[in-house]
Amino acid sequence: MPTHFKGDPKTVLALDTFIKFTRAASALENRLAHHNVLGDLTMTQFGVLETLYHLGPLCQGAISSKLLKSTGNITLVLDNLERHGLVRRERDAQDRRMVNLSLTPKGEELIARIFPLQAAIIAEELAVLEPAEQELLGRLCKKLGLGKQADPAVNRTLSSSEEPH
Amino acid sequence: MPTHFKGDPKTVLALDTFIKFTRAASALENRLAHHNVLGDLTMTQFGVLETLYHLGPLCQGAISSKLLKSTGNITLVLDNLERHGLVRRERDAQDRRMVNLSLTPKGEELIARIFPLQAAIIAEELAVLEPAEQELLGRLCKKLGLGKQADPAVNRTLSSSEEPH
DNA sequence: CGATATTATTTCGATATCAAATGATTTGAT
DNA sequence: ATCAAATCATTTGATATCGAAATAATATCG
Repeated sequence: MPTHFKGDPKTVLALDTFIKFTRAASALENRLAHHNVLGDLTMTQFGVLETLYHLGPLCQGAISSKLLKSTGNITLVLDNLERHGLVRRERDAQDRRMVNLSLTPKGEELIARIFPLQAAIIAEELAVLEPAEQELLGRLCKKLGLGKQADPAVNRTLSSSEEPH
Repeated sequence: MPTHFKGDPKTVLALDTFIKFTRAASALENRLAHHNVLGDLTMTQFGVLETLYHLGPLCQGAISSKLLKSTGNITLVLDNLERHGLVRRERDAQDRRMVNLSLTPKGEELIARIFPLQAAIIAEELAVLEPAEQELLGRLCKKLGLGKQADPAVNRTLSSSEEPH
């Protein structure tokens, strides 16, 4: 038994599933981090660069909701990316509340170089599952991720989102 | 298409699956956090209490590997738990390098009270999947979590592990 | 037009997280 | 018995992360 919980079978099954799900996420994340493809980039920094690379310039709020991170967090992550000269911030001329984000040439060069490497490593890690199993896992995760809401969200990048958070 | 990556179909499928998987993990984590059952406890603090509750006293290294967190991190998390009087640290008399951890009465009372609540919420969130789907998801996640290694690890608690990290 | 509401970002304080370095202790091998 | 290597925990420094509160700009409505 993967859990010590004594309760109704529905809850036991749910806990069991949850444990395996959560642990797989941690293990996979750790393994990806150890492949060292990202160099000094953190996962979130990579996510920001990747999102800008694939979707073009965006404002901070958009990045925040796509990555499911707080706006305060994104501010800090962007500070660090900007400090390293990978991202540019510019106040929007029309709506001066917004800050438009874009990749610098250096940032674009970097993400163009490492994204395919990261993709290859992800493919390698996922290869323990057959294509049909991957498809199935994707379908179950999508359902689980959306939860008890109908509104269908469309995912567009390696870490994009339209979901509420 | 959920990804903008142009490459061989294997990689595209893997990326697509990875996105859904990762996003489901984030979304679920966020939703659980918003249920507010844990009060002031963080997820990791809850994990520590829950592990001690179900497995009994352990040393820090054991907690660290069960939760897939660094020992440095666990040191800090335990500092905070100890400060709140939920956990006790005692140098092992036999091997004085180790620190044995146990729940205080206050800690035990707390985890005994909130664990069932958290379990119920998890069950509620997982309920978007049929029992058979949950079972399937669990099996796929287990395979993915173990990765390209043979050594079968046994999961015992809500967040336990014997895996390398 | 002006008060109010909404939206976007930043700041702040607390906690988490890792990797690397350090300190303490034990074990093993000579 | 001693010294080298391994093990366990802590510290340190950098980054992440959240939520709440503060700030700033814009939009809306009466």
